[in-house]
Amino acid sequence: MPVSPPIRPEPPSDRTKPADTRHPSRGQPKGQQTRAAILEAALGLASQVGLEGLSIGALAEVMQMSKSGVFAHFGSREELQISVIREYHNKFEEEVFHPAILEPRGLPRLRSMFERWVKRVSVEIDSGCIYISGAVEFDDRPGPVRDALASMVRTWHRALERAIRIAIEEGHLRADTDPTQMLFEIHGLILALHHDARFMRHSGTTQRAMRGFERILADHLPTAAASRARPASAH
Amino acid sequence: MPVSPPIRPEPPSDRTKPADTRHPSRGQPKGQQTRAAILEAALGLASQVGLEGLSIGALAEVMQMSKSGVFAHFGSREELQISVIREYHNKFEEEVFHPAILEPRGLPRLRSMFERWVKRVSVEIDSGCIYISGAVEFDDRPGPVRDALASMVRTWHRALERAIRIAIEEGHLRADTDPTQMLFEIHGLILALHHDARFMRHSGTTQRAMRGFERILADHLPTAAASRARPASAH
DNA sequence: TGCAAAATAGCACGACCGTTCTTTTTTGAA
DNA sequence: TTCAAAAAAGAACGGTCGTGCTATTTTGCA
Repeated sequence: MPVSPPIRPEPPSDRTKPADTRHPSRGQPKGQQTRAAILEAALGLASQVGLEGLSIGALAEVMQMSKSGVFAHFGSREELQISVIREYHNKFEEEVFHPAILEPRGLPRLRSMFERWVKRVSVEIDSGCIYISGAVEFDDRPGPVRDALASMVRTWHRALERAIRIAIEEGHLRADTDPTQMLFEIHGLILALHHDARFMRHSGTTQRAMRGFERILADHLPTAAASRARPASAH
Repeated sequence: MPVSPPIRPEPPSDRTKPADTRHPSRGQPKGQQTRAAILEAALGLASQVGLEGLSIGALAEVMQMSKSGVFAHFGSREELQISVIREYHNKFEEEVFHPAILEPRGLPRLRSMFERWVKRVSVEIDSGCIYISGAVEFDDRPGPVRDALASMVRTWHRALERAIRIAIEEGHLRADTDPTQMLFEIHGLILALHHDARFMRHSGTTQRAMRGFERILADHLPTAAASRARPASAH
């Protein structure tokens, strides 16, 4: 039977957002509406040039607005950057976390999370992963932007680790599985996928990430027979 | 009087570096000497603010020189960036590749490469990995800088893949091991290490990377039957 | 020690940056 | 239809950027 999600990743208290999943130009005042449009454009722009490379001037040109018009919606560049991060976080939750949480507890849910994560990082051409690029840009740059970024990455990682723990509880993974270690290795697959697909422009990286994931799972399956006799190239 | 070209960019085959491990202010003309010092500072600066964030003005201030004095050594910002990449590449070869290549063929060499790689990425606090940060910065930015970066990353990856193939030839790894796949997964461990250590500021990430590496190896060791004739120290 | 050549400094340029202030346009409810 | 409030534009500011150009200093051989 379908169980309701006992775990919740604590949505980051979205204030100032009155049900933003409505029809555009309907219900919300004009300001919020263009603000959302700006944020959309900013997200696309930031995924190309990075959060640090995101400039208000370029954003205004894309929006065909004046610089000050764009600026007024955020009050500062830093606030714009943080808003972009929040926007990406919402999209990520919507496309990766929320659908996956509907899957049955244990391996199915974990697998769904990973697969949607892979898709999010590799397939979406226009929108590179801001979690990954931001981590590199701000690893030596303290401040509110870094804090916001780290907080949301942490939230997602915690959700993933929880999924791993549930899989252990459900008996889908061996009891001696180290969830943090497994998360580390899975995250590595995503990062390698992002690197090889986006920077090296390799093809077939998605399958490589999937193969790596399956091998990690195989190593932690409960039955000794399944984990020892590795299916190798059984594709 | 070694090289004739003054400051002209485009010394692609400048293998003419006269043993740069000499005493400073000895042997090489003044220009090359300060150029090397600038490059050193630029490398440190770029590892903090990224290759894109590297500015000639900030570099001049660090060096206590005039902007134009620094500029004259490279002719353009782009050439400076490429020189920094080359400099990092040399350091990387010197500290990771060259010592590892002295190890015995097969697993010992592969393991040495990985361990030195780990050390290079995690331990060196002042100098973050430009291969990794550069890959993120330039994944959507075509041009000579991206080309130079990609070329050197490719060189290193090829060297690693060769080490894996040798380990297979030597019988240290199973014959059905997929070298590209293994490289992908190993690279993922390094990227996860870089992410967790530098951005998330986690501790114990080095051990996590090492554990992941050992698990990958364990999955590809020859079967028990074959490992009885294991050439651990033979050959 | 002299002196050309190399190395560095000084200065100015146009471009873009984030931000502030003022003015104009647009919005939406009375 | 009116009109105050919200939204957007416009202009200007000090700043940094990369990059030319011209002086000035330093270097290293004759």
